[in-house]
Amino acid sequence: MSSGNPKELSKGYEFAGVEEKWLKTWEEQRCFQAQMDEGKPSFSIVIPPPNVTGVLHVGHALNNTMQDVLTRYHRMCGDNTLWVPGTDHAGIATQNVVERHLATQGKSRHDVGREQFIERVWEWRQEKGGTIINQLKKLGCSCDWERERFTMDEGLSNAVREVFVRLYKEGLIYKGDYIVNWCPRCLTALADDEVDHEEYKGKLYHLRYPFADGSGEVVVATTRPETMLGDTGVAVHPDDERYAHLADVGILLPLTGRTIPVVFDQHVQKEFGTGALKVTPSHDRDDYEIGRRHSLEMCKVMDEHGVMNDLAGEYAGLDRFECRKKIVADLERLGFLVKIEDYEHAIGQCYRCKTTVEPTTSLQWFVAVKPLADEAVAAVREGRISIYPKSWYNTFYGWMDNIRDWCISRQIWWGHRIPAWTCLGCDEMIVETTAPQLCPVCGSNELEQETDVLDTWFSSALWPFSTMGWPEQTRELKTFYPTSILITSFDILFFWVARMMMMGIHFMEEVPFRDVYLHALVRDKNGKKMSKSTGNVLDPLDVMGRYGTDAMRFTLIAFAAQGREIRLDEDRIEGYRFFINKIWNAARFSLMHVGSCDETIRDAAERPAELPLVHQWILSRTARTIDAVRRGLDEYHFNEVAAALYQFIWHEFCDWYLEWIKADLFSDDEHAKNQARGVLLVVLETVIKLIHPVTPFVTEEIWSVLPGERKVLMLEPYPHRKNEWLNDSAESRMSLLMGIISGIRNIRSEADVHPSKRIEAFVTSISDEQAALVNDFSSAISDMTRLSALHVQPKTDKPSDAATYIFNDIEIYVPLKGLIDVDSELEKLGRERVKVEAGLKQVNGKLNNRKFLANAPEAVVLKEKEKKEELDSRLLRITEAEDRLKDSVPT
RNA sequence: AGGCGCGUAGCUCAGUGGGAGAGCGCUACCUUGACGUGGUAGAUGUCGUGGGUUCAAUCCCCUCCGCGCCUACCA
Repeated sequence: MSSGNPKELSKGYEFAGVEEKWLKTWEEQRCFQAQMDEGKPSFSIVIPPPNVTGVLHVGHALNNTMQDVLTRYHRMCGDNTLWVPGTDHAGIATQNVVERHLATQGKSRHDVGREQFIERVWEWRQEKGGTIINQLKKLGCSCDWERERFTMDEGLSNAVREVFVRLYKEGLIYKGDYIVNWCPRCLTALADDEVDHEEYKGKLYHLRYPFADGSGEVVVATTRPETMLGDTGVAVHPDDERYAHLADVGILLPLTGRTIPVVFDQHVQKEFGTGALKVTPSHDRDDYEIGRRHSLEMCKVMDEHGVMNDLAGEYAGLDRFECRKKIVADLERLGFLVKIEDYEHAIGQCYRCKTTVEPTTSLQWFVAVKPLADEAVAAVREGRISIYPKSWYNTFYGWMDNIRDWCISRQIWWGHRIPAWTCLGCDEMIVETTAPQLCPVCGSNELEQETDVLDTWFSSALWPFSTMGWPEQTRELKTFYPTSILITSFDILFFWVARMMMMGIHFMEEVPFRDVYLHALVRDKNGKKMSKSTGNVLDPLDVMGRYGTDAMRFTLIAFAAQGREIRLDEDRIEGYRFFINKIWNAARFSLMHVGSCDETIRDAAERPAELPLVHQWILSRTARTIDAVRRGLDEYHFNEVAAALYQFIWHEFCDWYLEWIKADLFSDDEHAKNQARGVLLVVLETVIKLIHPVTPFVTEEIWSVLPGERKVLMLEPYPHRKNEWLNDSAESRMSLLMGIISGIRNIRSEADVHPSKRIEAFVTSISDEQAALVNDFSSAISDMTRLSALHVQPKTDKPSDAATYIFNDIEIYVPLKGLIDVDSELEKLGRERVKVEAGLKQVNGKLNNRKFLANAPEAVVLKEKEKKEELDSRLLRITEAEDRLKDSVPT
C-alpha cells in the first residue's frame, strides 16, 4: 500500500526557510509547553537569565544550546520537562542604558525624577527588552515561553520582599556604616565580586612624615598620595625594631597641620616599602580595619563623585586624580617627597563601567552570609549538589570558606526598592513586605521608605523558586523543584550559583538544582577572549545566517569538552555545515527508495536474525550509537555525543551502509529490496531522532517528509537501544569484508588503475571460515571495487607481477602485468615492514620478559600472543610479496 | 603570593595504564544512479623537557620550560 504521493527534498539543505517554518509550527502547536503528569519523572532547568539589555553573544549560544539539547532529550524521553526562560532587570546596566538615552536629550535622571525615570525604564523594556528573547527563540531554544519571567515581575518582586523581610527578622540582614567599593560614576556601592582587578603600571611614592616635636621623621610608601589628606594614623609592625622608638611620637601630617598617632599593627608587612604605612581608614579597606582596631578617627576627604571635599582644605573641588598630581607637586616643593618608584599593582574597577573604584565608608545594607554559606557548602560536601567538571570543587570551597558579608544595597533607582521604612517620629525601622501605614511604636504616619534598591543578584539568587510562584506552594514547585541541572559559565559561579544554593536551601529547605555544569568561556581560535575592542567577536546570529543554526549548534556541542576552554574556529563550523548537508542528502536518497512505501516495511528490523549480514551490522552499530549518545547526554559529555553521531552517520551509515545496499535497492529481488527499504527506514528514523536534540531544524524537516502521517519529531520518543540489534559476530564479519574492500581499493589507487577498469583480485592465506564468508559476498565486493573476478584461495601460487596488500594476516593481491611500479611497490612494502617489525620488537620484548608474564593479567598476555602471531604472519606475507616483486624484475 | 588548567599531526581539538585519533588543510585519482557542501586512496606525530612508580607510561607521581586563567588586604 502506498501512503500517497512521495514527498521530495531539495538538492541541498536550505536552512533559512526550514528554520522559520519549524519555529512557527512548534510555537503554534505549543510543543514547548511543560506538562505536569502524575507519575512521570521530571526534568527542569531554569535559564541563566540574560540581562534584559543583552544581545546574544556566542557564550549565550553555547550555554543555551547545551540547555536545549538536554531539554529536548528529556522531553523526548517522556519526562515532565520544563525549561523556564526569562531576563534579568540588570540594575546598573539597564539604568546606564536609559541614562545614556536621556543624555542624548540633554537630560540626566535627576531632571526627570525617580518615578518618571523608572517609568522610562519600563518603557524602554517594553520596546527593546525582547531582543535577546527573540534571539534565543531563533536559536531553537525549546523554553516554555508562556512562562517567561522577568526579575522585576510582580510575582518575583513579592518573592524578593518576602526573602528580605524573613532574613531581616532572622537577623541575617543588617544595616551599617562600613567600607564598601564605591563607583564614583555609577554613584553606587558594589559588591566585592562586582569589582574587577586589573594590573596597572603605577607609582609608589615615598613620603616624609615629620614628628610633631621635630625630633625626627618616618618615611611611608603609598600608591595613593592624595589620600594622605584623610590620614589619621601611621602604622608599623609591633616587632619592627626600626620603629620601636615611635611609641609615643605624634606625626605632623604634611600639608594639613594635623597631628596623628602611630599605631602598631600585625597587618603591616615589614618588608614592604619602608615598613611604615599611612592609614586612611575612610579610603582603604585594610586601613579601615586597622583604624577600627586602634580606634583611629575617620576622615573622608572625597565626595560621592570622587571629588575632594571640604575636609581636603585647599584641594577641595579637585578630582581625586587631579588632586594626586597637585599633592605630589606640593609635597615635592616642600621637601616631603623622598622618591617615586615605578610600581605595578592591581586596581579595582567597576565591572560595569571600568571606573576605578573608590573604597569608602558608607551606610549600607548587608547579608550575613556565613550561616547561609555553611549550608551551601554542606550540601555540596554531602553530594546533594554535584559540580561538573570536578575541578571546580576546590575553587568553590575555597571561596565559600573566605566569604565576607554581602553588601546588597545600591544607590540607584532601577531595581527592587528595599522594603524598609523609618519612622520620622521615633526613628523606628520597620521592615515589612507591604508598606506600613502607621509606626507600630509611636503611631506616627510619617514614614519614609529606604531609597536604595537591592543588588540585582539578590533577585536572581531566588530565580529557581521565584519563577515557579514561591512563596505560594505551587504545583510547579512540587513538580519541578529542585531543578535538574544548572548550566552556566564559570565566571558567575559566585555571583549567582553559590547564592542560589544559599537562598534555595534556606527558603525551600532543598537544593535549587541537583547538578551544576560550568562551561568554559568561548574564545577565538587563538585562545583570545572575544571582545569588541579586539574585533575578534563572532556574532552567533551572523554565523546562523551564514551556516545555519543546526551547524552552529552542532559545532558548539562538538567543542564542549568538560574542563577545557572553547576556541571557536570558523572552519569547523563550515565543516559541520557540510555534515548537516550530508544528513540531508542521505535522507533525500533514502526517501527516493522508501518515500512511497507502506510503513509495515519496518517490520523487517523486528527480526534481525532473518536479515542479510549488512542489515544486521547496521542495526548493531545503530544500537551501539544509541548507547554512546545516551551515555554522553546523561554524563554531560557533549563532545562525545557529537563525535558518536558524526562518526556513525557519515562513516558508517552513509559511507558503508547506503553504498552497500544500493545493489538491493535497485535489484528486482523484491524480498531483498523490501528488507533493505525496511531497515533503511528504521535506521534513518532512529538516527534522525537521536540527533534531533542537537540539530532540531533539519531533522524535523526530514521527519516530516518520511512516509506516513507524522506528528512533530520533537515529541517522538527518544530511541532506546534494542538488545536484539546487538550482534558482535555481524560486526566482526563486516569488518573483515570492509577490510578486504579497502585493500583492493588501495591497490587500485596506488597502482593508478583507472576506476572504470575491471581487474581480477585474489584473497589468500585465509581461513576456511573466512573464505566461505568472502565467497558469499563475492559479488558485493566485486561491485564495490570494480572487479572482473574475485578469487578466494586459502593457498595459492602467486604470480610475480602482482600488487599486494596485507590486511591483518590476510593477503590480497592483484595481478597487474606491466602496470605496477616495482620500486614504489617495494617502497610501500618497506614502510609496512618497518611498522610490523617495530610492533614485533615491542611484542617480543614483552613476551620474553618473565615479569610481564608473571604480572600482567592473563587477557593481556593472551592478546600479546595473538598479536605476535598476527604480526609474524604479516611479516611473512610481506617477505613473500617482496620476493615476488624482486623476481619480476628482469636481471 | 596562592590555586587551577593547558602543552598530542601544518591548524583546531578528542582520547587512553597494554598496538597514537578526528575535523580542517595537504597530495593523487574519480561527472561510480543522495550529496563535488561528494567519493576513493595517501602523507604527516621523539603525545613540551628531564626523572620516578610499574611487567608495561602519551596517560599516574615529581622537576623544569612555555602558555592561559582564577583568587588575594602587602600600602
